Order: sequence, then structure tokens, then C-alpha cells
Amino acid sequence: MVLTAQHKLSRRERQIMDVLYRMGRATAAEILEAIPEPPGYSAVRAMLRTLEEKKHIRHEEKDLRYVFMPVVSREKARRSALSHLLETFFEGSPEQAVATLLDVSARDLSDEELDRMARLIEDARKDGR
Amino acid sequence: MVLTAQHKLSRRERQIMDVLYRMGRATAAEILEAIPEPPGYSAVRAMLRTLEEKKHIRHEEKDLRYVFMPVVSREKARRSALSHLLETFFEGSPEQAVATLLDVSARDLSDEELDRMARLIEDARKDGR
DNA sequence: AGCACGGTGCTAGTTTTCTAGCATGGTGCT
DNA sequence: AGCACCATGCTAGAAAACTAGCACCGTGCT
Repeated sequence: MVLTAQHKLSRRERQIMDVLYRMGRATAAEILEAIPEPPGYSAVRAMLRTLEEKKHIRHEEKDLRYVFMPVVSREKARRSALSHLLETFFEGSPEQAVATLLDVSARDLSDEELDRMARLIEDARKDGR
Repeated sequence: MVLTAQHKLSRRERQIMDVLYRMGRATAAEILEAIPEPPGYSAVRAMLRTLEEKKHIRHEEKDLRYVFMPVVSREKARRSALSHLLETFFEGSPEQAVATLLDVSARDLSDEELDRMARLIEDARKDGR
């Protein structure tokens, strides 16, 4: 079971959740700015309300305005999203995913980053048993 | 610009596209089976029609029934989806993505797979210049 | 030929999503 | 106090998504 509830989100709701996961936390106005082909301000606020009702987000009050954030931790959402991507596009093969990942971000990978990735793989090898 | 048109898909449409990318090609009935909390059969066919109108999919006729498939190649869609995921959940950092990837699929990674991944990284290092 | 079966095409209707715009309430300035 | 400014709360309506169900067509069996 992948991203349990995520699948039920509407287009706009998903866009908002994406923004919130990217930014961590944001006000209605900030969210609006971050959405491509942006809806109206009222629309954003209405959807924030329903997202909150559905327990996907919560808010805190800060300087008179609401700051919204996801209820599910980024870490958890990450894993979920990654698993889903793996199944959908990579036949569940991490190897293929890494290949594409390296290819996509080839030009801005430093030697240091590559080193660290290599080390991650070594670590995984050890933990494997 | 990421997954340009993908962002405009409705919930059901996205579910269908996911299925098609997972399976490569499928009939209406097969798609229906593959969708969690499945809609009605008619609903699926209606959405296949609109997806086709919008040029996201196309169909061929095989043994009297339609077999649907994405217009955009899996490879291209992959990259797009991966980029988007990277931005949304990993601050654009491939390294973090690899870390989570290894963690998520830790238990079913063989030494051989780990070797191949390590090699991919070596290759990336060389290609880098 | 006549009929059952399994698929597609289409239309009409419901439900959900998405939106605009106004009412309300707090803050800070004059 | 009175007023402008901003943010939220809410309601009512438009638009899009979703769905059911029937008409139609080709195939193959009797």
C-alpha cells in the first residue's frame, strides 16, 4: 500500500501538498505563489481548509497569519513517494532508478557527492547481513 | 518545468496513467482491475477517451479490443517523474534520494545489485568530464 | 438467419472540485 | 475613536470530474 491517502487527493490538493513538502511550511499567499497556473487566493484557502479537515495538514498561527504544514513527516512521505515511483516507472528496481537518477543529474554532481553515494552503497552492503 | 502536462491530470486520470506506465499497455478491463478503489467500467472508458483526446495515450486494436498505451515514452516519463520527486521531497539532492532509496529497498538488494550500482557511480564519475 | 456475447460510442446526470466575493475580526496608524 | 489594511470564515455557484446505462456493431455459435 503506497501513499495511502495521497491517491485520493484532487489535482489542486496535490499541488498544494507538493508545495508544502518542498517548502516545509508556508502561508496561503506563499503557497499561491508557488503553484503553476495558479488558482485564486480564495480557492487556495478553501482547499487548505479541506486539507486540514482531512488531516493532511495542520496550521500554526504566526504573526497573525496561518502557517500550514503537512501532518505526515517529510521522511515518511518521501519513502512513500519513492516506493510508488519505483513501482510505477522502474519495475521496482532500485538499480534502474539509480541509473536514471545519475543520468538526470549528471552535470551537477561533484566528485564529493559521488564519493558519498559510493559510500552509501558500501554501507548498505554491510547492513545487509 | 516538470512533467509539463502531468500536473493537469485529474485523480482518476493519473491513476490510469500510472497503471499504463506500470504495465506498458493494457485494455480497459485490465486497467480497471489494476486501480485501487476502482471506478466503474464505463468511467474508465470515458476517461480513456478523454486521455486520448488530450494526447496522453493512444490505442491499437488487438483481437477486437483496444489496447491503450502512453504516448510519451516510459523513459521520458521516468525522468520527468524522478526530477519532480527530487525537487519535491529531496531538495534536488540526488544523494539524499539514493540514501532513501537504499534504505527503502535495503532488504531485497543482492550483492550483485549493489555491485552494479557502485559501477554506475564509477561510470558517472568518468563521464562527468 | 437469428441470437448471445463482449466490446465500443455516446448522452445525460450526479457529485466533487474549484472558484468568487462578501462578511467578520484583529491590528496599527492618525 | 475612526479608518485602512489583511487575513480568515463562509456561502453560493460554476466548472470539471466522474458515473450509469443504453444503443450499436462485429463475431461466432446453433
